[in-house]
Amino acid sequence: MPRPPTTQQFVLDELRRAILSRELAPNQPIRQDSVAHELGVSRVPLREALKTLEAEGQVVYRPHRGYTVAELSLADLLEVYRLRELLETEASLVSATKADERDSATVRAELRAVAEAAANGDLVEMIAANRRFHFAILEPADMPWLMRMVRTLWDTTDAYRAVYYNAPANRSRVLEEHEAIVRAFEARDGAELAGLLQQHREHAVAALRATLADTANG
Amino acid sequence: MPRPPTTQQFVLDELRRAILSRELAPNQPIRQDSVAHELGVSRVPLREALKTLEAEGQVVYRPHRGYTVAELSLADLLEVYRLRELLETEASLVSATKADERDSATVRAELRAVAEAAANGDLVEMIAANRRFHFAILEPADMPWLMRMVRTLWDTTDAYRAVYYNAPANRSRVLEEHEAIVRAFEARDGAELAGLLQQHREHAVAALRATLADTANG
DNA sequence: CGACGTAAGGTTGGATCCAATATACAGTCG
DNA sequence: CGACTGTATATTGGATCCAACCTTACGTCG
Repeated sequence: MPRPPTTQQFVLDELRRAILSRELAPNQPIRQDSVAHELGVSRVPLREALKTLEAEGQVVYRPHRGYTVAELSLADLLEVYRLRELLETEASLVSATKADERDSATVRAELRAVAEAAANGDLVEMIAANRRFHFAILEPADMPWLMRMVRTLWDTTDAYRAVYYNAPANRSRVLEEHEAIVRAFEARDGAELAGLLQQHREHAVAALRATLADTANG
Repeated sequence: MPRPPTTQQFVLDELRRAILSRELAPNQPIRQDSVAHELGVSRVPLREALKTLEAEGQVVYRPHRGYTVAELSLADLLEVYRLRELLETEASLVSATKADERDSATVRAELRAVAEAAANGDLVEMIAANRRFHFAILEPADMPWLMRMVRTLWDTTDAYRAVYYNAPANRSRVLEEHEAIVRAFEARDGAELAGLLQQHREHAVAALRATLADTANG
């Protein structure tokens, strides 16, 4: 596996992974010295990577007090999904009017990638492919500012997505829903597409609500 | 004027100001050494500030090639306003259902601040007060993720706002529209509020379109 | 005369070192 | 006994220095 071109990009990837896997727990202060040593790099690229994560809302920064991993409350989670609803609905409507055959082929390829990863039981790859699948649907809208925001919103909830995909029932429902979504996309039916994506998200939210309630009790 | 607590915050403010005033022109490479010397600081806090601006889309970064000021095309401008429409409409609707008397007082105070700055011919203060006015309207919605995104969208178009406010006719229309907006806010009429804000934005877009067309020709 | 390779200079990327601030603990005073 | 203050330590913030990469100009070859 080739290391990214710059160290700070490598550090950024590692930090995202660590936050996702709870290796760095929410509210935990990030000791720059220890993390830098752990990754075998200096503090400078680490600090630049943390600045990026701060702008994305993944960590919070207090001057002279350092960075801590952001805690995502239930309210935050609901807000993030509401914002995804607003932005992705817009993007899918526009995308349906602009997409061509090449876009359909890309989406269909990603659909297969998700299904394949699911069949192989490769959760990490399934999450990555799922992301590519959804972004491939929105990409034809050609709205770079929107895409940037949607990407940030996805990043913040990556940790929860891992939990969601852990349950086999959730995984199979995801695959079924993806099939319907692709059909709407290929039919260029924006309203249908937006509606299906909305249901897709609502199912995830419902499941996550239940999980969070469980965690809070247990 | 007290300097901010950290140097990087100071640098961030200075960079925003420089980009806004076209002191740093779009597509112009940002030579870290010269800018750092100009501000009397080292390159480290400058680089951290640039990372923040990169995440906001104000500058673009190419590894080993450095940062350049982002160019905002007409398509970008229209997209940014479309996204503001989506997000601010949502926020204003929620805000109308949650706001209390204290919020009304805050909004009204900012309304006066804008009018006062306009009367004094203080454009910089007018822009700042206008921003506070609009955010005070959205704040009661209590949606921090949305506010963060809206803030970013405002930041990217600050340069254009300065142009817009330069025309006296635009300024007086802004003040009139603000009056109506406050009335809807105090009446807790979400639909009316959202509609008025939308018109408010559309007027700005129309004026900016005309300005950009002029600039392109001249 | 044009195109490619190469070398030199300049700019960014990263590491180390020093200064400034916050935190924690101990000692003292009310 | 509790609260405050002063000090020591750990951690972050910033400056300087070195390495890696990109760019550009020059020379050479086709």
